[in-house]
Amino acid sequence: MKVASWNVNSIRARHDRLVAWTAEHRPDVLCLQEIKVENDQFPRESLEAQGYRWALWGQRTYNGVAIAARSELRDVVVGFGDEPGDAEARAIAATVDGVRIASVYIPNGQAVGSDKFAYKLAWLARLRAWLDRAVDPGQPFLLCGDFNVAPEDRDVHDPAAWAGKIHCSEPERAALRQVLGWGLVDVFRRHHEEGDHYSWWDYRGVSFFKNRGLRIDHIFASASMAARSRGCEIDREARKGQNASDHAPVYATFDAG
DNA sequence: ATGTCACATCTAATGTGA
Repeated sequence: MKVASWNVNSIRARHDRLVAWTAEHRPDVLCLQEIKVENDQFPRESLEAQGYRWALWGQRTYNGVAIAARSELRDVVVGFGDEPGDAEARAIAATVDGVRIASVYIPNGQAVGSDKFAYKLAWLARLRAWLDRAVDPGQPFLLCGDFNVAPEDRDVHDPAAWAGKIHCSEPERAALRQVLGWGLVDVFRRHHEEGDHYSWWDYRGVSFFKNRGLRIDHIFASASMAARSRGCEIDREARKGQNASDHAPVYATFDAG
C-alpha cells in the first residue's frame, strides 16, 4: 500500500499538477489538506477517472481536507465530534483496505503567544483526545497531514534562526510529542536519520532554491503499520516550477497486512 | 529586503491567512 499526503494549498489552483502527480505516482491512498472549496464545488471527476473515490470535508476559502483511495472508503468521520470546536474543516478519517487513515490540517498558529497559537496547541490536545477515544492503538492506523510543526532541529534548515519561532517552539513540539505518545511512529524517520529533508518552503524569496525549508508534513503510523513500512520519501520535484504548492507531497509504502 | 501565493470582495486594489 502506497499512502501519500499533500497540502495542495487550493485544489482549484493545484488541479492540473495533482492529476499529473497521481498519474505518475499512483498512490493507493492520498490525503489532502487545504483544498479550500466546498464539497459540491470539489473537482471529483479528474481523479475518479484514474480510479479513485473520495471522502471530503471541504470549506470555502480556508482549510478543507480530503482522502482519495482506490479501494472503498469505509466509516468516514469528519472532525472530532467535540462540538462546538469543530467549526473548521481540519480532520477527516476513513478505513481503506483495513487501515484506518486520517488526513489532518493542524492550525498554523501565526506567532508564538498569539490567540491562534493557543488555538493550535488546543487543537493538538483535541487531536490526542480524539485518538484516545476514537482509535484503537492495536489496529493499523495512519495519521497523515500538515502538522505545521517541525518535530526536531534536524527538521529545520536553520535551527538557530527558527529557535522559539512558530512551527519550531517547544510548546508546539511538546504538544506534538503528546500526540505521538498515543503510540505513533514518524515513518519518515524510520527510513532517514539525516537532516536537510523538508516538506515546506516559503513562497517568498529564494527559500526553495536555497533549500531553506521545514519538515512539517508527516505520516505517523501505529506500531503495526510502522512495522509494515518499507520506505518514506518527500517528493521535492513537486515543489519545483510554476504553479507549485508551497508544500511537497510525502509518501510511504507498506507491506500488505 | 514586510520578498509570494490564494482567495475574498461593493471588479479593482486591498485585506486576510499562510
